[in-house]
Amino acid sequence: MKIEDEIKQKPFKDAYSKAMVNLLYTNSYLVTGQSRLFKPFGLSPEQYNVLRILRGQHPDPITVSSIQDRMLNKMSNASRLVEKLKQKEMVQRKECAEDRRQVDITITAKGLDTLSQLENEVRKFNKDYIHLSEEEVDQLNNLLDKLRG
Amino acid sequence: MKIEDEIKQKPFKDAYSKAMVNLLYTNSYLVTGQSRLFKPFGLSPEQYNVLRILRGQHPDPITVSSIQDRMLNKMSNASRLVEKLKQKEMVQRKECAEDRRQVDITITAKGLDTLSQLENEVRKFNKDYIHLSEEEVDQLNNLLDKLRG
DNA sequence: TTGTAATAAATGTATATACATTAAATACAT
DNA sequence: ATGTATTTAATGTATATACATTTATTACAA
Repeated sequence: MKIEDEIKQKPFKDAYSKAMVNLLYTNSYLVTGQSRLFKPFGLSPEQYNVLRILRGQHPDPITVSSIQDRMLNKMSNASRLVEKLKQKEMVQRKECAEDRRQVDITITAKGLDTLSQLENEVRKFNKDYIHLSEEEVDQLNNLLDKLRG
Repeated sequence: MKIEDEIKQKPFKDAYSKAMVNLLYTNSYLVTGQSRLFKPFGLSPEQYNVLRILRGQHPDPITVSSIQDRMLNKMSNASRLVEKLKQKEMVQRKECAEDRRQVDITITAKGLDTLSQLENEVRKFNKDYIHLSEEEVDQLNNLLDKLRG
């Protein structure tokens, strides 16, 4: 449905303002779905994302600031998300020997197991929830990469 | 820049999973910019959005639940956002005569003035921050409308 | 070597999201 | 007319975002 109808608003003044609203609205649509998907596993979307980052390094550790760099939301707070995941025993924290300011984070077996349980479900969700053809989704990816400049 | 490079991650398993991450990441890029833009006016992005909804009805009032329907984030909490705007004297709240469960919200002169001060700046921001041609931004809007199914 | 700057992580505070629950008012069936 | 269900807004709680500040450690220049 056209975004103007979904949020019952008058036509936009220009296509850029429309795109801004359209992107924010679509994000909300996606995050709402993701939240429901992850909920049975006791994870929020951002916690899931941090786990994926850690799995990408496994079995190597990664510091808190490197996690922050790779997070989808640059203004988020890796430190507190890691703490939440530690409480769920999905990550380990260890002081870094070479630089004691840093903290090495590693995903645990429980974390890896949770991710693998979610894997197929997530892929199916992504495909089903994004109502675009293969060609269209490629187009969208290209436009988004360009958008950010 | 390609999303894989920005968040330093391995190639995605499929284009849909990439699009999911790409959309979330782009949203964060946009909201970060918007936050900075609105900050001098003491508004958050969602507060700005609620003000725009109210201006769309002005001089008629609109109920809290109608605001919720038109918000970008359906899971948000119109009641609390309205309370914040009332504290800034940008909206008025009045019990609805026909149905005393409902509350009629109207934008104030101060709210309208704030929006008009922001208007040109917002349009410029949207255009400058989205690095796409007119044609590309139309394409993006069409893809997003279709994506949500 | 000593002082200053820079960096890493944690913490504090305000705002917002996600979702459940409550309280008041209204709708509606019996 | 009365009781039950529904609707509207507000509130409670956990999580996350945005941004400033603090603490500890390291880097580096005078």
